[in-house]
Amino acid sequence: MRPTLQTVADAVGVSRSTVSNAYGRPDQLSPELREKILEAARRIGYAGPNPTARSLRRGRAGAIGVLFTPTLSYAFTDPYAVEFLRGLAETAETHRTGLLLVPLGADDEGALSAVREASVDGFCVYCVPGWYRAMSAALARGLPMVNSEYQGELYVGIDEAAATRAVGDHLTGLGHRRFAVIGTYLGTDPATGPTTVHAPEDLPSFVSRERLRGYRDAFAAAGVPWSDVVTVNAAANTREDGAAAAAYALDRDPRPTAILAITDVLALGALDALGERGLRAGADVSVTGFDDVPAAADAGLTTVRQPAYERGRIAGELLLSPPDDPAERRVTLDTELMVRPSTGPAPD
Amino acid sequence: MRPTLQTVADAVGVSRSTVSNAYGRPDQLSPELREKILEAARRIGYAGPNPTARSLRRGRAGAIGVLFTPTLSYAFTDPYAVEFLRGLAETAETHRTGLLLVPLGADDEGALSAVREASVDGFCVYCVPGWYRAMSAALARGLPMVNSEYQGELYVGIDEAAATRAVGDHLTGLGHRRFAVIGTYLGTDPATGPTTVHAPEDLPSFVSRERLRGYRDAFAAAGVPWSDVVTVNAAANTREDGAAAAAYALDRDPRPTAILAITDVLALGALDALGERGLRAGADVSVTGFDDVPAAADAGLTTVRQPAYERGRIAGELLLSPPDDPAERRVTLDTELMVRPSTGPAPD
DNA sequence: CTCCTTCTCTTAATCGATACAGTAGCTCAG
DNA sequence: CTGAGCTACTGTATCGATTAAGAGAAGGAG
Repeated sequence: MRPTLQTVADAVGVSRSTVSNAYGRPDQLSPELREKILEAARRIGYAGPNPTARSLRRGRAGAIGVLFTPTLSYAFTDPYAVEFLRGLAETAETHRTGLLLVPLGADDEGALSAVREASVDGFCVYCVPGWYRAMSAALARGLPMVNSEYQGELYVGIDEAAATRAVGDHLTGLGHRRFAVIGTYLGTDPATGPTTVHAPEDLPSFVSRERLRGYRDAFAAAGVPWSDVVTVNAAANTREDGAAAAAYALDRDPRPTAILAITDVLALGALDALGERGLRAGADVSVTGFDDVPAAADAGLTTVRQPAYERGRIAGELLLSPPDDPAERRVTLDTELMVRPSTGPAPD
Repeated sequence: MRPTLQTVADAVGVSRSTVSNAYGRPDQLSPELREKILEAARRIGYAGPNPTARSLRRGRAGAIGVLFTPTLSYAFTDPYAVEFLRGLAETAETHRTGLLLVPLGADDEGALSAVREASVDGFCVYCVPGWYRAMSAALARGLPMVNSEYQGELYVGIDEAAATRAVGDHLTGLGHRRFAVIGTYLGTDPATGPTTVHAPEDLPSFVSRERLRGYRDAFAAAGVPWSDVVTVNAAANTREDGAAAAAYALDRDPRPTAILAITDVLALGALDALGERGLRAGADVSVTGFDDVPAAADAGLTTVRQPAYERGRIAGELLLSPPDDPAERRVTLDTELMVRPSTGPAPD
């Protein structure tokens, strides 16, 4: 039987409230009595007010829930995700707020209950597709929520389509006309392989939709119809799946002269696939990514830098101290095209 | 005013308990009534039982607290820490348990209250020095706790001293006799610079103490007294501080022929310092690290591989489904010396 | 000497749910 | 016709705290 406020109160011979005050409002009782109470608590082994009970009474949990990619453990393999989380943690820490990583897990039902059982004051969502039932459950909680993929009351993100438009323009400017796009959530079948995306607008995933829109517009401006573009789905955002997806594109005839991956991780996989075939990135085939993770610079990958840390930091800020002005509650951050050796003039 | 069980109960005309059962124990009421209740809840905008109240009543929080390095946001810059967290997240997810990252923050008082306010069923501690007041506070909570740096009831770790002993033996075997050791928490002054460690045993930090013990024993076996060894403290476990600490060692006369860093991050910094001076790692000066982060392999750094992911995974397992046999509650994992080009025969 | 403060502590209501004992109504064996 | 057994709920205590309001004693002003 764990000691409670009452246990301590009985031991000292005071009321429960006085003990409560000894912890939370030292000015409400004499210093001597307070010391006596704390001393008794120490002796009994009472570690202070039960946080759950306190949360219930106070009406705040002191934590924000993080919905972090479909599988929590995956998130930690993604350097971009980790940077985002670092920014979020930074803000949380200065606001003395915890971060509850919600175990969405593999199955739908589990994710639903995990979201409903989370004792939090708000949610920060990162890379969870909007059609997940867990997302509706989170929304239903009626708590403040920042989702960089959904334009809610609070929002921090980038202009995805404009960023990929710049990538596309860069490549068409180099003379490229045969393109392959690789990404996740591009098809109904969640396996790695060629798929047909009739129109980017129809894609259910916000990020995939917007990024492909940008590519499409750039291609169109150079006279390349979307139907000429090869699209390959990657089962997951991993280097291996990126390599496998790129392989499908590279083994086509005629071979695309440029591979546009919607993330750096996939693009790094594409570079692996080039290497296996003895192709030179930037000469035989150009490759682009998105995110600008640290490894991208080392690999000489042309990509879009988006401020991951900043995005996480601002997400936290929006949740923990939302600006009064509604306009400031929707933040769009700048991106930058980083041109590196993985892109070059189209061959021939 | 948020709706509660009572609100829904009143709307349907049943008792509060029945509504509670509709959510938590569907077998306790007729399917028709249940549907009616859930429908009413939807209409009213009731998102399900309040998680905090449920936690209080049930006596479990459904989350474990993670005390993660003195500053939370720092943890995410350390690849080893992230791997550890990934393992922990993996276990947590399969057990349908959340992970509460506790905001220790910068100041002592804040860390204390953060630990006391965490609604959790246990703690997992990673790289928080044992003398922090927050650590005693966590211990005082009387919850299950895994700390890889403190030999408690539950423990998962490695034989730190044996691992560094192997590093030392490797270097003495290569003929090295003039050593510099760089690490954190080596001195009373938390600044980067030379410090004197009379005996490793006296160091307050568990990890620093054990690792230096291993080095010391290896040196002793080769006839090098500890007092001949240069020790340099690094203010923090960063590449920059590693470079700065290594600089102190390299600029001494006579120059040490080997620099032993107690983490890879510091060792990578040491390599930077070598480069700045035009010295060749493995030829002019040998450098060793500890952890085997991914960048270590790329840099050709000789180091000790310790299973970060596995360590996190087992920590979670110990907390969430502790073995019945007390002996199995203390796990020691194997380490492996990874010899790479950063170490070579002593010059002359 | 009375009234008003001030200080210190207590009383009681409340946060939102869960769990267990209890009860009404019904079926059915003996 | 009685009572055991079941279904489908209800009533109430409880989880462990916080907080506003109140109460008693001490001290100071008039």
